[in-house]
Amino acid sequence: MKKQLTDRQEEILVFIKQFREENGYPPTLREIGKKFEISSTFGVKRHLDALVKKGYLNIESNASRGISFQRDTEESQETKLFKIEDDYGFHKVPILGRVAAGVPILAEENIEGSIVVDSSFMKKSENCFALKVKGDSMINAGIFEGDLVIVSSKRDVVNGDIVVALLEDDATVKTYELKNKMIRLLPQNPNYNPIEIIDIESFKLIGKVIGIVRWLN
Amino acid sequence: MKKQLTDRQEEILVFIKQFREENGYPPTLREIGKKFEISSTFGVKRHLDALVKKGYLNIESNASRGISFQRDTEESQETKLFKIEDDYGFHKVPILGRVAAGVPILAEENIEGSIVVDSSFMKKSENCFALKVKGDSMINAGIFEGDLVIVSSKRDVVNGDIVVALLEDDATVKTYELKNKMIRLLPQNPNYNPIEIIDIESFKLIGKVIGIVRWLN
DNA sequence: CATAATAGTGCTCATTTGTTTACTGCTAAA
DNA sequence: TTTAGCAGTAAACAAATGAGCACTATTATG
Repeated sequence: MKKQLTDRQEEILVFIKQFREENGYPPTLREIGKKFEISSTFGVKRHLDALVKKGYLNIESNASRGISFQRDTEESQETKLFKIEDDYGFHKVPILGRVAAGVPILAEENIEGSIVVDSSFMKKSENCFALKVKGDSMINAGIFEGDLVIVSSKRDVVNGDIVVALLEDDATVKTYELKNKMIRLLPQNPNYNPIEIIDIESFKLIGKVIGIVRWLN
Repeated sequence: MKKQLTDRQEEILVFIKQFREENGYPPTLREIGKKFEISSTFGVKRHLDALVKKGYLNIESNASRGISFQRDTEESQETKLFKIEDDYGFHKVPILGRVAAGVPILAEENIEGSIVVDSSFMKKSENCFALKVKGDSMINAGIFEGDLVIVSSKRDVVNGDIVVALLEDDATVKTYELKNKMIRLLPQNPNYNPIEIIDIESFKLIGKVIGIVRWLN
């Protein structure tokens, strides 16, 4: 975490940013001084030194206008990405490989890639992910082998929804049905049989399928 | 339109861009000269003057490192969007409403919105668009009413591909088949009959379906 | 009260940096 | 052959610029 700035230091930091934005190059000590009515370059320089020490700026010594901004922390890199995602209307959603019991779903090692999804389909806070479908048990619901299903774990699931559940260490896509305190996972393919779950406690629902993406060829 | 640059000028322009990117401030004449082994600052200065005259740079006289880039034209604003699209791996694809004969497909008035598509699926040069599917004639191909099909007009179409064609002033999604100099558009639903096109000349193929996106709820 | 951190003045000095002039050499077009 | 555009050297100069010192003043903290 970066250190707290004084009001004056904050003002100056903002000015440098703006100046660079407008002019394409950073200001000199005297240009900063002029703006804030600091007549001595030394006064300005000490502010800059403080900003360097506190982790905001880099200064190349003996170079004119040698001011640059310290690389953003990873946190604010992420903030930046979110901002771009908002502006351009998309979200990056990780594509998961196998989903094994025990390991956190979104663990680094499970992520095989990512796909971009239009933000009109989901909130950025939803923490969605994508799974590649194996098998043909859902063909009558228009979900084919190789399709990517977009999954959200933060939506209510009601009867008839398509969900992803963890069955014997493997993720499965099925239609969800809760009746008489029993959960049934219904395939949408007459060649398969429904799966009945009696022990509701042990049932591991991963999330609800909110979208499907298929790519041909 | 900006004027043509010489090789040398191009090199130098690129270097300035990179330098500014890396250091946060533009280079001095001597820093440019060092890079290109131009021992005289005057040699460098004349390159910069040329870049100013040709509309690429602005130079603040008597200011150190006073180099900035001329404001982008609208054309290069688009280039900028493309760059962001490249960096973040997506494309914006327009969603078309009705597709009527006569009117250019991508005419402003046809565009109902846009959707973001992962760039691993298409090249940016492909000029794709999306269409909302009406009817259920392709359910056995996993294409349902309301799905968005992503269409490219720049791909070769072979038998078995799913295409969008213009039939009687309306766009239709069907499987394509060319046999015995006759085109047949095959629905993927036993309740519908194939459409046979005898007059190949009059056949208006809009494009090939390269992807399908469905959103649930 | 002493101490440290912050903020600033006024000044000098050494470098850095852009500007300019005079001159050389190459190539393509008129 | 002349002219124009491009590319570069060498040198000198003035202005722009960062660095540093000595000194003052305010404010918060223990």
